[in-house]
Amino acid sequence: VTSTLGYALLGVLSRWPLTGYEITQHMKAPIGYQWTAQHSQIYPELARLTKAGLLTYEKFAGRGSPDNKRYSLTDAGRVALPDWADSPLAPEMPRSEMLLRVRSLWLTSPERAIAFVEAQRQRCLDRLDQIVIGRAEFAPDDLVSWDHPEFFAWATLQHRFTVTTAVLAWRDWLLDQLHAQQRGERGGMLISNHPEVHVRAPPP
Amino acid sequence: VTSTLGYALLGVLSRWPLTGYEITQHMKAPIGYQWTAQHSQIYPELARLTKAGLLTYEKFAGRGSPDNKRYSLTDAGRVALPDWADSPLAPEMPRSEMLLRVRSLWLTSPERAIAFVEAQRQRCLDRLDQIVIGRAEFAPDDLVSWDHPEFFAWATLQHRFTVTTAVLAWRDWLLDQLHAQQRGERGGMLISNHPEVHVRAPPP
DNA sequence: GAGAGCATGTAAAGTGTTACATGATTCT
DNA sequence: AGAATCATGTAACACTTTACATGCTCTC
Repeated sequence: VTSTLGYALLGVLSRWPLTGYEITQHMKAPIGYQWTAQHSQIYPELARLTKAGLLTYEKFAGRGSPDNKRYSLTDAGRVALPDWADSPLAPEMPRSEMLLRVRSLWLTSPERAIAFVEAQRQRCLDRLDQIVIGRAEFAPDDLVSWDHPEFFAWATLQHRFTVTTAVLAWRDWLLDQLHAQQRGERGGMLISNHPEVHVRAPPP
Repeated sequence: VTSTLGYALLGVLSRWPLTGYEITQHMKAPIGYQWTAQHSQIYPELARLTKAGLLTYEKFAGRGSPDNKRYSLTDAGRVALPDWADSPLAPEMPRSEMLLRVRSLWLTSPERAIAFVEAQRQRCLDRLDQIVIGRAEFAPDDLVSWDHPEFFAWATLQHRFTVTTAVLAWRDWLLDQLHAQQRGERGGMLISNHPEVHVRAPPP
């Protein structure tokens, strides 16, 4: 019925009613959340979903303006969401600019390659910190049982943790390889096609 | 200088000169490749890069038409590519429709949730098969040493393998949780907001 | 009263997908 | 002769980001 963004909005609103602004904030730092959008995309989509009968809103006078709208699912929306959730999903083919860049690192010098991967490694560590913080918000351990509505939200955080840990391990492996090479352990030679052509001398 | 797609094209062409058609085929089943694009995006971008002086082409009369163009990097392109490759990279925030759907699975019945995750699990296994096939193409083991230009291409395949394995493990964990619940081990109750409201009876 | 944050919208530009369109060669 | 594949392009549409635009409220 709608675009993926539409279902993403239904997804957040299925938990608590929110304003467009609150959704925007929520999607800015999506620790454990799986979609992003700017408010310029969110507001029109909320209007579309309302017109399609999947959402309603109640106006209220809060701070900001007297015309704040707090959206929540209609019955139709509460049917459409789970129907979409387990419908056949086309294989995803995520793009990764990071891996695209790694493929071209052989054209740089070993120093530059190592610096780049090191920076990415640090990013992994930062992300893991964020995930741990996010997990702490599911405070009462007994609520984090599978049959709680929030179980699946928690499960997506687990997913992030698992994947990020795996990526970190990969980056450590890659750095090991690069450092070993830099120490000349394989005696290889990396020719940079850069203006200052850099040819590594064989180890002494 | 260019969009990410532009650098992706420079990246493939930095290995061997190719025609637009060949790049299109290459990007269709990107096992170990990290970007996709349709030919309708590729042809204009190749023209743009050529006009920008990063690519050249030589015409040749092969099958298909007498005006086939085989593109390769210019010196400027061979400088621009590594400069982009290790330049600061904004944090990536990949979207995952699959995880978005998982977050809404609590609105379905346990049966539907399990079937969905099971299907995704199978997809993981298929992908792992593809990765193993892709890795086999790097046949001579001694070529797969870090200082070979193809080392980084191989490393990206390793990345896919690592991540896919981690995702598979997560899905197995999730299925365990769901099955345990279905057997009533936690005695929980999952209320579907679906037309046929499904309330699980507590275990006997 | 000035600035930060709350709150909502529209416009324009860029990126990506699907569909339209054409023509040659190779295989059956 | 017809279908599949090679090969190249354009057009229309959908999605996303960035920028423009406005106005209120709360805090310092």
